[in-house]
Amino acid sequence: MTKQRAAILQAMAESHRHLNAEEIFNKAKQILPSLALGTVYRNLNAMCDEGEIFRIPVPGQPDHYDKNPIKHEHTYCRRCGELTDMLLPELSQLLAERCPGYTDYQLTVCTICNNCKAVEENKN
Amino acid sequence: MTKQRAAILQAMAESHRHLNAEEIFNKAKQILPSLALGTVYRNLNAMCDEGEIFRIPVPGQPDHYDKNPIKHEHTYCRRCGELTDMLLPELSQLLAERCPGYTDYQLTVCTICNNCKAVEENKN
DNA sequence: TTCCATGCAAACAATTTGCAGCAGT
DNA sequence: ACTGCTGCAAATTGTTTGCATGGAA
Repeated sequence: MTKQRAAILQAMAESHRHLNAEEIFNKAKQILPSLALGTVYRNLNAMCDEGEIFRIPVPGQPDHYDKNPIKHEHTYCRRCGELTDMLLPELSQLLAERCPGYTDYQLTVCTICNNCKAVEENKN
Repeated sequence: MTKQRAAILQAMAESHRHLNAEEIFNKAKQILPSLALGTVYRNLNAMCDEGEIFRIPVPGQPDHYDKNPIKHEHTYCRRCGELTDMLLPELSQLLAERCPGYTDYQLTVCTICNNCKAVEENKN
């Protein structure tokens, strides 16, 4: 646990959103100005490997990272880009039955979030 | 439907695997030697938008493309990289209930495929 | 003093884009 | 003659890597 990694974790903890590598870098740099972007990537990768954090692949966008250590799913709003957590415990159960030998999965559900839906309806 | 797009579709159709953009380019170039890689990307994107083909995001790898017009899921072998189709109709049903407003989703299940598992057991 | 993680910058891979020219209508 | 799609090459974007340095044990 270097001070660089601590700064990265703090940056992630302080945000209520799921940040991507560059956003994490910008936040963590305020804590530790000497921090380099390459170090952020190296640490994020290491922590993903160790299972300490999760990578969230987002279609057409850079990966985002999640500090929540419990496996869960994500919803991605096509309009505003908001990423939100979602629990879908049925899925891993389903995969256990239907997909023997599976080690992991990555699910991203694309939606129009409630906010954006409301905006859309106001237009009409 | 330009001859470029026809060549791309033919290249995809002739392969039993799910190819990525560069693989499609190489195959289609044999059919239409003047073809450019940028054109392949442009057409693949256009066809994805139109729903004519599907994009398969693969963790840590370039996107692959699927000519199968029916929505389905994919299994990705961590060892050999093999991508195979899988039907999981329960999922869209589940999402319809649990995730109102969802428009689409992308699921890639990471596994060790039967082949690789067999190889592994032979080692022991 | 040893060693691993860092900072920095260059390299890389995948994909996108600007623009001039060509093809089809 | 328009128009849109193409080929080409350069530009972007996200991420990784090599290497010399630096800080902690």
